[in-house]
Amino acid sequence: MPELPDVEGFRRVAQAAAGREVEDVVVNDSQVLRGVRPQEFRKALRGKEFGTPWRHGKWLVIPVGAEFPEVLLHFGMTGRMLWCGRDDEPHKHDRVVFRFADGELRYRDMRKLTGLHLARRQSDLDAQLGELGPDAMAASAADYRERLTRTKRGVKAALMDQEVLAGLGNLTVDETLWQARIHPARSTGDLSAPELSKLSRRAHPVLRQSAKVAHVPDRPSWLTGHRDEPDPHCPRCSTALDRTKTAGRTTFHCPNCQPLDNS
DNA sequence: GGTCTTGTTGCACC
DNA sequence: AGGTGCAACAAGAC
Repeated sequence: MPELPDVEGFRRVAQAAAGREVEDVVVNDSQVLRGVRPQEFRKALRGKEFGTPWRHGKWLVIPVGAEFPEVLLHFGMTGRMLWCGRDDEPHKHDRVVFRFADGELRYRDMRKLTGLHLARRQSDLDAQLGELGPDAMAASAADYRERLTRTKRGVKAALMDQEVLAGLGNLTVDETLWQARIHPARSTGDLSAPELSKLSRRAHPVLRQSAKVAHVPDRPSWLTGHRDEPDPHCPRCSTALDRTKTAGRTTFHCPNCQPLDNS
């Protein structure tokens, strides 16, 4: 589930805890804590005030106390963030719960593919986020052009690479490429200047409109609105969509609107 | 049993 | 060197 738009939603959820003091941290499953033991994690946070959360790509960062530590959260494929009442029914996949006087912030994740880090200092933050490219929603057209053309490979693989641009995922990439009418396997080295500028011009509204509703919407006029249908067709030209594997992920594209040859 | 999954990493292999 | 594809991680749904 979580790509940039989803994590943007989680940021807004975490905002509910900003300015509040953590009464306790309950670690129900220590597997999601990466590089820190439960008691250390708890001790570092208990009694401290949560700050204003911010997001870079698919990472959510919650500053705690004056400066550090910070809690770094990644949501893998199935993670979520919820603000709940203190008496709300616990869920079996609530792996970590931050308790406050008037509610609690829950990290809920079924698959535990990624998890939470504790950054005690700047170098810890850099170790997790330092290699990432600029945030895909904030990045300029020049950022897109320069970073995508740094290597020659399939454009979908490049867009999915978090070191190129941070935040794009399987759905937002498929949607962006379809809107830009570019085949996912086209080489970044062969893209024309107009095509490169079209990528950022299409990615931005896809991300912005998805972030508004905290997920990639099931919109009939979008490609992604049809990917779960039994016999999906292009909402632009009605051609049957191709379902392939690109960069290891299930990829949908329109063979008519997104030709592989010429450009 | 099998296959599939909106993410990331490490590794074998061009 | 710099690509690609795949398995692994884990816990489901179908």
